[in-house]
Amino acid sequence: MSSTFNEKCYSLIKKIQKGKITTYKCIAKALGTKAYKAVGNAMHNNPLLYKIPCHRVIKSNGDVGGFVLGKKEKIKLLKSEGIPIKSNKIQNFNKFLFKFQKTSA
DNA sequence: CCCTTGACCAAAC
DNA sequence: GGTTTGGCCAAGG
Repeated sequence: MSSTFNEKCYSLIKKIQKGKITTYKCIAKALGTKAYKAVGNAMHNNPLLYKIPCHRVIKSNGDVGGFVLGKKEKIKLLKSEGIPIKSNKIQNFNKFLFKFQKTSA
């Protein structure tokens, strides 16, 4: 069970479809909190880098954010999925934002 | 249990 | 439009 806040973040991120992205803020909001920074921390603690598409998580201002393997690698992955990026910034990222399913209306 | 850290955010300059 | 400041929350030492 989600013992820690991090587990919740991973569960949500794992639901992100290919070609879609989200922001740290969106995740925090989906969890009903404002721990944007805590979400980022969870990513850094991400024990399943190859199972959790954390590279699909970006900042709210459109910046690619950070990545354990480096921003370059993150950008490459996103571009590989069809996300247009320029100068480390997502182009029209708002258009690719993934909507999380709410357990209840 | 107190203090520091962090893949952040929004506003101010 | 890029840089700096303060604020927010959770996890780790």
